[in-house]
Amino acid sequence: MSDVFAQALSEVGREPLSMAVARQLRDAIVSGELADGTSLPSEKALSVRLGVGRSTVREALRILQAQGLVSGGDRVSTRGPTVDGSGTLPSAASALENVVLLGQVPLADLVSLRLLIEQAALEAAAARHDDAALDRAQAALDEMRDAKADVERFHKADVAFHAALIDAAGNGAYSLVANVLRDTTARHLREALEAEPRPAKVLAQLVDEHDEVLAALRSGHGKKAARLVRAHIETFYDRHIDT
Amino acid sequence: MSDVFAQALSEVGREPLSMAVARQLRDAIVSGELADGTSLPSEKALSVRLGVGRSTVREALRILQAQGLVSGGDRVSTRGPTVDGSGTLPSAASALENVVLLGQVPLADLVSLRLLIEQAALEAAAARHDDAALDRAQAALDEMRDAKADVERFHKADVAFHAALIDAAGNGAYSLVANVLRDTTARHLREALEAEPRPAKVLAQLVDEHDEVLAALRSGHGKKAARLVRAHIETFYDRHIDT
DNA sequence: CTTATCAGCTTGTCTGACAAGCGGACAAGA
DNA sequence: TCTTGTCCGCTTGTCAGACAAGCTGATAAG
Repeated sequence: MSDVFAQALSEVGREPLSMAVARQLRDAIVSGELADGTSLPSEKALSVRLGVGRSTVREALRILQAQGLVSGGDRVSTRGPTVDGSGTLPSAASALENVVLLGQVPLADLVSLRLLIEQAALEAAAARHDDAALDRAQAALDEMRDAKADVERFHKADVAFHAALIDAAGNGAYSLVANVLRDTTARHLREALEAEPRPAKVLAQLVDEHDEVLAALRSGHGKKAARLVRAHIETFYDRHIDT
Repeated sequence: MSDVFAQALSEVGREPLSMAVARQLRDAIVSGELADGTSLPSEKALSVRLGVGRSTVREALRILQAQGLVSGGDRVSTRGPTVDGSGTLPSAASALENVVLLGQVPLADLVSLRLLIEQAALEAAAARHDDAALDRAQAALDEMRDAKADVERFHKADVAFHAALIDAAGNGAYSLVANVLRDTTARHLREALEAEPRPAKVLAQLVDEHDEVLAALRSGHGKKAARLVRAHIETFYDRHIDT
C-alpha cells in the first residue's frame, strides 16, 4: 500500500460527548471566564443546560476533578461542584509522579533539574534582597532546629525553607516548577530520612548546612549560596538514595 | 471553643467507590502488576468482577484516562480499555499547563526558566555527544532553511530543533519541563512571527543563529553554545514581545 | 478467492430509580 | 431568647436497563 493515504487522509475525529463537555468547561475555567471559587450548577442542571445526560456530565466532572480544576461534588455539601484551581498543583505533581513511577523519567533527573533551578534562584535572590521571603526562610530554619529528631516536623520545615528561598528569587516559574519537583521527590527523601539510624545527628548537620546557605544569601554572596546548596543536596542524595 | 477538637478529631474518610476503583487500578499499573499494553476486561466484565455498576467503572476509567494511564475505550476497537503508560507524559504536560494558565505566572518568568534549562541542557549535551539527537537537530535545521517564509512550517521545525537539542542532554526532566514551557509560550512567539513585516529576512537570520549553536555544540563548546542560545532567545524575546 | 451478511460483543449515551446525606425552615421546649 | 428535634427539598453516589453505532470474526454467497 502506498504512503499517499497517510498524507492525504487524516483520522476522522470522533470525540465522545463527555470529552467535549470537559473541554468546554476546562476552557472556560482556564480562560478565567469561570473564576476560581465559582459554584457550578448541579449535575442535573448542567445536563439540562447542555442537553446531555447526567452520566455524561458526571464523566466530564471526573476528568476535570482528576486535573484538579474542580472540587467538591464529593457530597460534602449540597452546593454542587466548585471551580477550584488550587488542585492543579497537586494534580501536576501526581502526574509527574506517575511518569517517574513508570520509569519514564529517572528520579535522579528530577533532582538534577531541581538543583539547577534552586541554584539559579539563589543567585537571583542574592541580588534582590526580598526580606519578607528571607524572614520566612529564617522562621523555617528555626522551626527545623526546634524539631530536633521529629522527622515529620523537620521535613515540613525543610520544605518551607527551600520554598521560601526559591520564592526570594521572585520568579513565579521557578517557584512553580520547583514546588512540583519537590512534591514528586519528597516522598523518597522522607523515606530516606526515616530510615536513618541516627536521625538527630544528621538533622543537626542539615540545619547547619541550611544556616550557611541563608547566611551567604543574606550577605549577598549568591554564587557561594548556590555552591553550598548544591553540595547540600548532592551530598544528601548520594548518601541516602541508591541509584 | 477550644482547639483540642482540631487535634483530637480527624475528618472521617468517605471515599466514593469510583475513586477506590481508580486507585486500585492505578496502583496495579504503576506497580507494574498490570504491564504496559495489557488489555483490560470490558467495562461490563470489570463491573461484574468488582461488584460495582458499570457507570462506576466508567468514571474510574475516565479518571485514569485523564491521568494518561489507560487509553482506548475510545471505541476504536472492541478490545476494551488498554493500559497505556505512554500518555502520562502528555498528561503531566497538560497538568503543568493548567497550573501556568491559572497561576498567573508572567510570560517573562516562563521564558527565563526555559532559558535556564536550555542553557544547562546545551552544556550537558556538549559533553555527551548524542549523535542521534544532534542528527535530529540537523534535520530540523535543514527543514527550517527549506521552509523559507512559511511561518507555520518554520515554527514546527524550530520546535523540533530546540527539542532535539534538549534531548541531547539526556535528562528526561529537562526535556519534559522544557517541552511544557515551550508549548505554553509557543502561541505568543508564533503570533509575533506572523506579525513580522519582513519574515524572510528574520527567519533567515534565525536559521543562521541556530546554525551557530549547533556548530558550537558539535565541536564540544558547551558554554559557547549556551551563550549563543541565550542571545538568540533574549534577542528574539526583547524584539518581538512587549512586556 | 472475493464479497456480502449476520450475530455477538463493546462503547457512548440516556433514562429512571433509589439510598444517603446536607441545608434551611419551622415548630416545640427550656 | 436560645437550643433542639423534625421535616422537606435538593444533591450526589450508585445501580440497572435500554438503545444506537460500530467493530470483529465467522459464515454464506457469488
